[in-house]
Amino acid sequence: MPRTSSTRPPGGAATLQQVATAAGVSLATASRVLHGSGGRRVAEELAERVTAAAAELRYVAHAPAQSLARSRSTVVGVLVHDIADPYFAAIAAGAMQVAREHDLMVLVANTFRDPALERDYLARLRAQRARAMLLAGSAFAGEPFAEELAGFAAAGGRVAAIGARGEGIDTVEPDHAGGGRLVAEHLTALGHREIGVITGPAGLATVAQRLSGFTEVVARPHVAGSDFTREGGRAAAHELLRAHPGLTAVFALNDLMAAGALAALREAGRSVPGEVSVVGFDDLPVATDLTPGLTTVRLDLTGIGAQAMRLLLDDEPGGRTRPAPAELVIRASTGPARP
Amino acid sequence: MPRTSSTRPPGGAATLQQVATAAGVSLATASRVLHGSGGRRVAEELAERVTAAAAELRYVAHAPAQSLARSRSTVVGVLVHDIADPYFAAIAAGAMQVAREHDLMVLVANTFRDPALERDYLARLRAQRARAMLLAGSAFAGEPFAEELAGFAAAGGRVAAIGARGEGIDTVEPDHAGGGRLVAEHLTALGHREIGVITGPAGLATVAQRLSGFTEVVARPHVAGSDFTREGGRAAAHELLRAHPGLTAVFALNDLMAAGALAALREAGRSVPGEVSVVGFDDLPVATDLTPGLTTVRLDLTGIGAQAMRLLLDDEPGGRTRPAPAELVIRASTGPARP
DNA sequence: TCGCGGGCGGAAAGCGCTTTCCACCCTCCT
DNA sequence: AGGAGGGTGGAAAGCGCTTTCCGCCCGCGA
Repeated sequence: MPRTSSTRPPGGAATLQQVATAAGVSLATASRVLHGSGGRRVAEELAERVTAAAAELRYVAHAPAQSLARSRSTVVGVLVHDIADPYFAAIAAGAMQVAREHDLMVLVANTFRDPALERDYLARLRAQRARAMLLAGSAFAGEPFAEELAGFAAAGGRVAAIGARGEGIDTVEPDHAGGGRLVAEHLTALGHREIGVITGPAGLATVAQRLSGFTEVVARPHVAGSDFTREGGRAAAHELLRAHPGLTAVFALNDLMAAGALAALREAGRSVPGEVSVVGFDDLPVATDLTPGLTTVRLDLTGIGAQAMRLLLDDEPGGRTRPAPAELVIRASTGPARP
Repeated sequence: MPRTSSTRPPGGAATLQQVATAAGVSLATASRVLHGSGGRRVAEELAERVTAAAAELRYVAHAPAQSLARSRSTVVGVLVHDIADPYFAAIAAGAMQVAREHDLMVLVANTFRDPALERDYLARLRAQRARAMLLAGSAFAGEPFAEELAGFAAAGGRVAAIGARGEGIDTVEPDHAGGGRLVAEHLTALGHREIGVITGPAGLATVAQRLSGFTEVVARPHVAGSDFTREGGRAAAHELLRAHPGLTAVFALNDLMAAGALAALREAGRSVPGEVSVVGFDDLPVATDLTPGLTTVRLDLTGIGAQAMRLLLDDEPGGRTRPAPAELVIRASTGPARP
């Protein structure tokens, strides 16, 4: 039976050895031609023979073997709470764009906001010897996480996070507090005094920061809510309306909840912004399509993801912080307070 | 200097050899204890010593080395057009859920609808020796793709796709045509005769199928559009309105474009559904929050992603097809045609 | 008491690649 | 013309793990 003469490698993929043999050169030479770091040159003719043989055999280097030999892999990890959430999807998209510019593949870990799962993924990413990992939706602190992260860093992995995570970790810090402040200033300028805030889960750092920025300006808002979803926003808005009928404005800590609030207001027969103004946060694409168009705070999520990945992949020492600005986008859902 | 006595492995991660030495057993025994496939048993006491040593050294197996030795990796690939698009994000989320049940990690390849990039990712996934790959947004056909895929399959990789892709490939087939038919039936039942359709990129199979299902019932709709985005929908709606002022209904081939159409109708001062009815496709979360609520076709995207991943990971022979039903969700954006 | 077989630990041979080191050959200089 | 030196190909030693195969030791039966 002929061996190296068939076009398709017999079973499984072709190995570098097969390519070398087919080209009549040594393994080392084939390696240098195909993956050589450029430091070493190979004669034109041999190089061509190798390239041809590789193409013929449809050779693709065995990435795990390469990782092992080089002791550096070509994957990076991205940890998100939920990839189906547009907030994280946008961050991931930005990160992936940059990763691909660096010829890296992205391993996405969907933690579903479960701390146990998150720990597990951290370990698996470490097991993969990922070049770096981006903590995009990772609000959990505590001993085991810090240890896992330290272990990862000790083994040469880089870590970056969206939102403060701890020292030594590169972070891109979206200006949640500043955004909250902008909203508060906007609403007070419009004459609103009775303002309700719809919050998300208490433990989430982003929530705390958005709220604290807001309360720097508006000392004692009425607060309700718990779940970071549309339904959570709807329920919280109803609750707020019941408890404080005099409310003239509602600030939902993200756009999803704002959409819910808008629905609740509609159900309650309150006009927006005639009777009640509504503000969201994130400026997801949906904000434009709500009725009325939602006034909200824009975060350049894709840019943030991209920047974090850039931090991860350059060779500077870690521990840097890059602020990401928040910007108020005024649409139709806010207006002057009724007298 | 003491060697194995420190808690944290000196530099880099601990190796199995270090664990074995610390436990006073051989490499083989340590491997059997920590990753043994169960076929072989190890005495209780030794096993405990190994486990303890591993914990102490925070040992995590080197995944690439394991892949190499076992010649089977623990990653699967998911190819999408754009992870920031909620359509693909939902599919990916479903796939990831199942992957994690199988203890697999997911490599996400974002092709940005670029054929060259897509080919490249196919090769890289092959290089990683991914256990399987899911083609979620991959509309490109042609020689090079088929070859790449064949190479992957020949090497033992499984391939599944959302939407027909070719023989031998497991596929989950969303009933795009059926959805289109449902829309057509709904609109004609409401008395609509002059109907405009807003399509996406011509090459996309999903677009073609949705449209063909529709035209089975409504022979000659007015067609416009090209881009699968909100803005594309908006522009196309304006165009349709200009060309066919008598239009009483618009069917946008996805919800994003429907949102744009709704905006265009608002701009043109046409009431929905009073003067013009609007229907979308996909039932993205945004559909509820549009005004009026969007009548659309629901596809269980998460379920589709999950099912595709399940197909990928069971051990049955490939080439199966699983239909995924489409369901009409009637909301406020459709009503009887004006007489 | 001796022999045999089963059970279990260890040595070692890879998995596919990178990279160091060596040897060779050719060219250039004196 | 002879020797030194640069450039280039090849042999081989790993990278960290799995898994086969070997051999030891123990318990049992005759």
